Amino acid sequence: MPRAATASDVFNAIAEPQRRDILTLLRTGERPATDVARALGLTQPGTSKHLRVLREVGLVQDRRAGKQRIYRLDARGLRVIHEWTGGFERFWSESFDRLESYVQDMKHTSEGASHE
Amino acid sequence: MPRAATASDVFNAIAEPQRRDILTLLRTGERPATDVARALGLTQPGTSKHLRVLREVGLVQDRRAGKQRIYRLDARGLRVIHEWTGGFERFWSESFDRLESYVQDMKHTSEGASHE
DNA sequence: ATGACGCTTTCCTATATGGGCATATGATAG
DNA sequence: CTATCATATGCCCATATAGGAAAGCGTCAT
Repeated sequence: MPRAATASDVFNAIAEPQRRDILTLLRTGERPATDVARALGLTQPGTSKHLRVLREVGLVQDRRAGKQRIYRLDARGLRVIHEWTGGFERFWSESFDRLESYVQDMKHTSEGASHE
Repeated sequence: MPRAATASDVFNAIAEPQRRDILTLLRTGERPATDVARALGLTQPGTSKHLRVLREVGLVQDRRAGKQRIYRLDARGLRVIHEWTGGFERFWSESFDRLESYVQDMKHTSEGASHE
């Protein structure tokens, strides 16, 4: 079984680099689809598909403007990810320390009794 | 072409719910592989595969302890994700406001001229 | 050495996915 | 109504999964 459906999971939606690029680009303001494609050097159909996924998970909203379809960032969905990773924040500094003390322990141990 | 290799991209690694569960579990302390499987109700080989992915992207570290292999969280890799999503933080509240004013506009418009 | 335990790897399969291309849909202009 | 521009879809392919089952190590006890 492959990964869970991209279209229903924000984590999955941003697992694709190009989609992250699109979101980053849209931070500078809303844009018509073709603009997005051009700005990022992507094909038009490809961009459209990525935008569709982003739309389905709610990370962008779209609006009609004549022939164009304007896409706008709706970053609220990223919050859950920010918070989930935030739950690990205290381990970022800690793990360095722990690793070092672990290495120290190993040194001592092997100095005391030199069995590997 | 499918998504970029899971094993090289942290975004991809945490796109899989079970792997997120594993990471969350490991926040409570290191555990032997079987323990992880049991605690989460996963199959043992499946767990092993997920742990391998997490190991390859550096989110966990492993250590031998007799017959067992102890897995430990190394959350440093999550930092980049936290920071990336953090770049969108200011849009979280903003988008609500914008959405509301947009809804207001719509109301006014359709009140003025009742065409849908 | 033998066996049991803990875990990893290998096969195999079903299914998403992303990319390219052609085509369809939608809206506006003439 | 037709041509045209802006996007979206459909189709086909190659590839990466995740899952299940079975077999392959490495380690420890006897």
